[in-house]
Amino acid sequence: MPRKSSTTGENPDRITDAEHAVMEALWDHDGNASAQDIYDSVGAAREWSLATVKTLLSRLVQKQAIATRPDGRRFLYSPLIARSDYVGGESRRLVDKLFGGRAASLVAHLAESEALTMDDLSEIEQILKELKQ
Amino acid sequence: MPRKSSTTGENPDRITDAEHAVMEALWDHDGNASAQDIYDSVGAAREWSLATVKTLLSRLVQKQAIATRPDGRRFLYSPLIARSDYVGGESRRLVDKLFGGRAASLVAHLAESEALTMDDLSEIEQILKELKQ
DNA sequence: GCTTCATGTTTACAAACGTAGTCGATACAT
DNA sequence: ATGTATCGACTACGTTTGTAAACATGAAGC
Repeated sequence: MPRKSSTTGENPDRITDAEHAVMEALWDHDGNASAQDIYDSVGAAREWSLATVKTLLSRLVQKQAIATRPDGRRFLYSPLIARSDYVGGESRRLVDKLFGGRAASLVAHLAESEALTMDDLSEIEQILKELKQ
Repeated sequence: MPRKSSTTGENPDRITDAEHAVMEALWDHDGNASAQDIYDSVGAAREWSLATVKTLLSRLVQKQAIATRPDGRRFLYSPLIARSDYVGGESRRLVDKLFGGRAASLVAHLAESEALTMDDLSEIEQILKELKQ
């Protein structure tokens, strides 16, 4: 049974790891990239064939994560979701899944597990200072 | 092509979402849970059949994420990886994937996107203070 | 007008995943 | 001793993911 998207509704259809790499390239290209462009910037590095890149682009179109615009005989692809939205969503998922929705717990964990350098700590302190005015 | 693992290595064989739910239950049960126990604490809530829980447990054993110990006719299952290690690993993955490995960027993003309440901010500040002595 | 190349579409296929049924052995009740 | 409930092992099956080849079509060169 194909995952239905309810009545009017966008169901956000998860983006996979491979697809995400393509999204990153798209975000870099500022919404004006051909399949070949994507292949050049991410496919080659990952040792994907051009065909693979095309498949990933199609799937992203299906998932309504990107849009196509014709440009001669080819398409230009552009993201339909902002990177910061995506990043926010994924971060939230992680926080929900592993920290009971408490973002502060994540920060605490990063700090305790020494995933944060002294510089990180200072940087974060700075951010907090600004956030609190 | 099987995912190659570097040099000597156990490649840590990713734990899936469903499997993770089982791990959480195992961590809760302090290393002494039967399949039925896991079913009671997580399977039922998720509307999984007991068979599904058993399958997930088997796969976790294969992935060497949990160990079995016979207890009469049945098994008791216990985690082989500490929750904090798992959580740390997953967090790092996210930070690597979305924030170029800079954890501070994640915190910045959470702060800017208002995923953090004032209370969170204070709490984090407190944590930082302690961390820096 | 053909050949060739670039491009999106269709099809492929193995591995992983989510979900679960069936089977063979064994403990337990009677 | 025999039936029955229970347990782990094995099998199953549709979907998603990673990876890619085959194909159709139209443009562009000659």
